Amino acid sequence: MFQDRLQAMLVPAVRAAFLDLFNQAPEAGAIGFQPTRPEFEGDATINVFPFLRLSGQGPEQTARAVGGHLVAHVPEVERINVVKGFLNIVISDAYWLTFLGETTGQDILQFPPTGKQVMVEFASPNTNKPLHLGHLRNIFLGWSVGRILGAAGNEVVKVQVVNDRGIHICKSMVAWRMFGNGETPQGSGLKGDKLVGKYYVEFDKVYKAEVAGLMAAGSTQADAEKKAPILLDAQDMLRRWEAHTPELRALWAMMNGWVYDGFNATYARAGVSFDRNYYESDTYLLGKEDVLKGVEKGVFFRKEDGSVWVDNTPEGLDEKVLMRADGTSLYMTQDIGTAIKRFEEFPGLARMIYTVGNEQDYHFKVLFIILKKLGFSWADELYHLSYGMVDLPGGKMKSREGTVVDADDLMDEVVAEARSAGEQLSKLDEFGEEEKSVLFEMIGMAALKYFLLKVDPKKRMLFDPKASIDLQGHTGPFIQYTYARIQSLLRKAGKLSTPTGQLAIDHYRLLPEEKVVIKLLHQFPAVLNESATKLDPSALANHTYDLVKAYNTFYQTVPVLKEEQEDRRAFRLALSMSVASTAKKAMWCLGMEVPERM
RNA sequence: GAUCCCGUAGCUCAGCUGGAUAGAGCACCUGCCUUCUAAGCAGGCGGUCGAAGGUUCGAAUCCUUCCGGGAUCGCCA
Repeated sequence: MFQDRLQAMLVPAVRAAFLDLFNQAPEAGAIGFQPTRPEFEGDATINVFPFLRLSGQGPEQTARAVGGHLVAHVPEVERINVVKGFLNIVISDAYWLTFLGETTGQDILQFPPTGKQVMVEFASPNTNKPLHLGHLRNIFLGWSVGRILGAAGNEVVKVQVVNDRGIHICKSMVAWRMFGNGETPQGSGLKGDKLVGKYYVEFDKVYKAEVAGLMAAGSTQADAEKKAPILLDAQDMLRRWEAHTPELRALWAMMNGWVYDGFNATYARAGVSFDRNYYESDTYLLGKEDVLKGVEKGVFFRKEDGSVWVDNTPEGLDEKVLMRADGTSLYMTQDIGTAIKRFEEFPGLARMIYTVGNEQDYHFKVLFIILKKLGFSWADELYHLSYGMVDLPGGKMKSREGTVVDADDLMDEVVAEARSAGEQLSKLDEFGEEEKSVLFEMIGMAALKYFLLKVDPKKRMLFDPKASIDLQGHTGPFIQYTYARIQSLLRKAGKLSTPTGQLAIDHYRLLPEEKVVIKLLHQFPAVLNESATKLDPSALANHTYDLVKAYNTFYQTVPVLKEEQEDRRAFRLALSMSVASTAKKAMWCLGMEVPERM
C-alpha cells in the first residue's frame, strides 16, 4: 500500500522534532501536510501556526527549529525553507526515484483485499420506456463506484432493481393492445424498449384527449383525470395482473422481454453488467410481514383506519405510512423487504450502496431509520449515493415534453463525433474499418463518460451536448491520447530500454517536469482512497487529468528517446510507463478503455 | 410553511477536514509540427468566490441571517 507514504514518514518525524525541541508534540492527526505551492521551493509544506502554543516561540523560529531537526534526522529531507509560518520541505530526489523504481511495473491503484463484500445498486429502470441521459449518469456513476471499491480491495456485488410491474407497464400494455396491431421488435425493426416506450407515449396522448373531452362535457379536471376510460382500463389491467390472469401475464412477459433486449443492448454499449437483478414483480409483496412485526414490537403504530405508520418525529422528520388500511404495500414497504432479503441472500455484506437520484433523499433517510428501528445491525452500513439531476441548456428534462435525451441516440452522437474528428486528423491510415469503429466507439464513449463523471456526483449538472462531445482539453479522449502517445514511445523504445535498476539514484538530478509527474503518481493511491471513501469518482477523474496534463508538459519539454544518456533515457521511459499503466487503471476504474494508438 | 442540496472567470467545473498571490477546460487572442502522436505544448485575456455579519493570527472553506436556483415533505414508484 503506497498511499500517503510521505505523510506516514513525516508526521512521526515532526512529532519527534517537537518532543526533542519543546518536550511536547501535537497529536498525529493534527499534523497535516499539503503540497508546496509551485511558487515556493519544496515538496511538502506544514504550517506551524497551530503549534505555537507548544513551542512557545514565534512562527518563524518554530518552523526553523523543526525544519532543522527534520534535516538532521530524516535522510529523505534534503533541505527546508521557511516563509512566515510555513515550513517548506524539500524531499530528496533519491526518495522520488526510489518510489518510482519500486512501483514501476506494479499497480499502485490496486489495494490489498479488505475481505469486505459491498453491494452497489444502480440503473434501476422502469420497463415502460427507454433509458435516457439521467440513467446514464446513474449507470456510469454506479459502475465506476463499484470499480473503485474493487480497486480499493473490496468484493463488489453489482445489482439493479427492475421496476417491471405497476401501472406504468399496464399503460403501455393497454395502448399496445389498442393500437399495436401485433407490432413486434422483430417485425418493425424497432428496439424493444423503444417500441414499448412508443405505446406508453401513445397512452398518454389518448389519456389527455379523454381528459380534455370529459372536461368539455363538464367534469372538473381532478375528476376527469381519475375517470378517463383508458386510465380505468390500465387500472383494471393492473388488478387482473395482480390476480395472475394468465393471458395478461403472458402479454406482460412478452413486452418486458422486448424491453430487456433493448436495455441489454444499451448496457452492453455502456460497458456495464450486473451480478444480480431484482425484479419488482418478485419483491413487491415483500416487507409486509416485517412491517407487521414492527407493529408487534411497538416500533410502528396503527391508525384507526388500520393503516400502519412510523413516527419519525424524534429524528426531526414526519410520520410516514408503511402500509395502507387495506393491507396493501407501498414503495417503502417493498424497499424494507428488499433490503432484508438482500442481507439474507448475502450474509457477508458489509455495506450496501443505493445509487439513486437526490429527489429521493428523504425516502432513503426514512428507509434507513426504519431499518434501524427494526433492529437490523447492518442498518448503519446502508448508504444512499445521491446524485444531482442532469439539466439541459433548455432546462429540465421532461419526458412528456419530449425533451429527454435518449441514451442510445446520445451514444450514437458522441461516437459519430469521435469519428468525424478522428477522420479529419487523418493519422489512422493504416487502420482497417473494423479497427476504426472500435477506436471511435472507445473515444466517443470516453468523452461522454468522462463528461458525466468529472463533476461531483451530488451536484446538479448542466449537460451541454456540444461540450459533452468535446475531445480536447479536460476530457476522456485527452487522457486516452496521452496513453496512446506513451504506447507509441514504448513501442519505438523497443530494446533500447535499460532496466531502471541501473539508474544511479544518488546522482540523478530530477528535472522539475519529471518531479511534478512523479509527485502526482505518488499521490494517486491517496486519491483512490479518497474516491473510495467518499464514493466519488470525480476526484479520481480529475487527478487522472492532472497527471496526464503534467506528463504532456514533460513530454513536450524533455526528450525521452532522443536523450543521449542511457540511464536518463531509461528513467524517462520508466516514468512514462508508470504514467501509462496508472492512467489505464484509473480509466478502468471510471469505466473507460484506452487505445494503443489513436 | 418545514427539511435538504446548490450559488467560484462569459460558459462548464476544480478547490471546501481553515492557510501563502483562488485553479483547469471551453470560448477569444499570440506563438510552437524538416526530433519521440499538434486529440498536444507555451503564453495572454478573464474573478467584490451570491450578499452582509461573526469566529480566527488567517475564511471561497466554519457559524448566523438574508437573497437567488432546485428538490422533497402523496395511502405514486
